[in-house]
Amino acid sequence: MRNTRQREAILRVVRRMSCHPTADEVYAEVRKEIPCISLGTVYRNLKVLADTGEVAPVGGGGTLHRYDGCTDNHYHFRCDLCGRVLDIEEPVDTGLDRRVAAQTGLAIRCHALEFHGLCKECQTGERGAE
Amino acid sequence: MRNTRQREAILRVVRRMSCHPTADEVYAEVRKEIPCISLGTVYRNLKVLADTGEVAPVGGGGTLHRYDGCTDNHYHFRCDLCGRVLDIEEPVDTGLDRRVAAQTGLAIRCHALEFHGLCKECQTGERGAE
DNA sequence: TTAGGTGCAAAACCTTTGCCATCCC
DNA sequence: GGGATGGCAAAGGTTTTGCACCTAA
Repeated sequence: MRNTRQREAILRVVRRMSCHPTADEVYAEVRKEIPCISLGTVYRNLKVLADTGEVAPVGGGGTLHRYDGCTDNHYHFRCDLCGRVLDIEEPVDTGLDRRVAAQTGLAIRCHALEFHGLCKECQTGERGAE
Repeated sequence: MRNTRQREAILRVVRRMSCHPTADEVYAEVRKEIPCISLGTVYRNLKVLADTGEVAPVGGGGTLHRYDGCTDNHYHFRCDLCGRVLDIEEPVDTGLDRRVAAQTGLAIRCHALEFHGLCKECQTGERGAE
């Protein structure tokens, strides 16, 4: 894998943004640094970086794919109203994987847990939908 | 809400299919009964049925939206290779929601947990990708 | 030098929507 | 009858891809 200006900038941006950005949000941010970068390049590199484990795709709720610069296993919260994703500090229960694997015969690698509800801003009606 | 042939057939199909079908899979199945039904109708009704709680949207992994005829809260397993979704019988930990809500101040309504790994067929190399 | 990466634009894909005809209540 | 719903097709939004040019190693 070659190190290009574009790929480095994309990785740096995903790591810096704590909001679990979508491809489009990464694109907007990277353009501040490389104005002529193309959206296709952002998509291609997010996929490459996810494959090599340098960023983590955030599964779950929404239609848009989101990416996480923190590749440690941790849980997420997704606001049902504004769609934003937050990290949750609850410790990951790794015993659960082993227990369910033993029960089911499935080869379980990990699990993803996503809480749903309203974030603080949306509870007070400060923010609209995504 | 009016009961139409189409809506009844869609609900019946989602409940009967244990594979957590996508809109397209529901479409294919319903067409065996109502050949001239349109894909738009399937999408419209899946959304209506999800809003009224008669089917449950399955969040998580893939790009495609999947639906579950079983609206009880339960956990899922998604195969990383073939993409199929299976139900997991592990009891849902409802105390987790309360605990995290108390810690974070978020209004947590529920959580979704999805295990990842390889299903039995893909472990033995019987099946290709989705 | 050259395999891999970029930019651009078109294509592909899934989902939603507008419009008019149809059907349920 | 009248409003909700269906069929059809077009639009919409996101993601992928083909191709010619470029660039890091």
